[in-house]
Amino acid sequence: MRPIVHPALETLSPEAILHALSDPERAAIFAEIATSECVERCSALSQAATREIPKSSLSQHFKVLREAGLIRSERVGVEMRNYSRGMEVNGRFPGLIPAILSAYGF
Amino acid sequence: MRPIVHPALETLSPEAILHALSDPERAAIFAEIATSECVERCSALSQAATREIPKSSLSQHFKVLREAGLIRSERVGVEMRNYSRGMEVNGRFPGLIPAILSAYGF
DNA sequence: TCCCATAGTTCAGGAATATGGAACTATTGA
DNA sequence: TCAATAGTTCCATATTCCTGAACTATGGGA
Repeated sequence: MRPIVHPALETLSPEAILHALSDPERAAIFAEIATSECVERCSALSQAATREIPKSSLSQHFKVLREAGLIRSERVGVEMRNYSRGMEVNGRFPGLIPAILSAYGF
Repeated sequence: MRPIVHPALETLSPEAILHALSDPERAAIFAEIATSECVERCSALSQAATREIPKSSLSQHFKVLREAGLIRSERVGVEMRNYSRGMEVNGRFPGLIPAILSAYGF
């Protein structure tokens, strides 16, 4: 299993972010992560799995969000914790994330 | 040749907009249309064609932008005029378009 | 320690989308 | 009517996406 990689803030691209969030499922997942205040129970894959998406697909969705720089994932025991990088991203692309989430109604 | 259709403002979806603008080529085309003040020479396909994109691809790009509700196209004589619907769209999804254009550096 | 359960990843193929050359359509002007 | 210009459509190829099945990683017993 290859190690989890998180792109540096400077290397993020608008196209990757827009692409990641142009899928409503992924947008919903991200919104859930981004709007939950907590640090402890921030949307593990299993939680998102309450939707009816195959876990391989979910895994891909998280990968796309991660590689776009929107989330940070870390393994905690047997599960994966996902945190929003929204604040960081907002520093680089001001207003982008809020506008997108708001457009979706999140 | 089927008639040009423009979706009503109420039927626009964030995913279609994000998808349309997640392609840097399309984003550049839209930016050119959206930021040009003029009404008369608003980016016909031939102008965009200064880039090295095949015209069939350009035609598809304009179609995607049109169907996402980002531009309005009308035929004027032998050519096509494309206008930004950015203002309208901004009424529906406030801040979205500006944030995207700014993220791209346009 | 070995085994099992849980959580997630990777792989592989089929489905869906995108790309672009070639042929076609529409409009204008001579 | 014909030629030129501007754009669209078609279709074959290429790329990307989806997801079931197999695999990997970690933790908790017995």
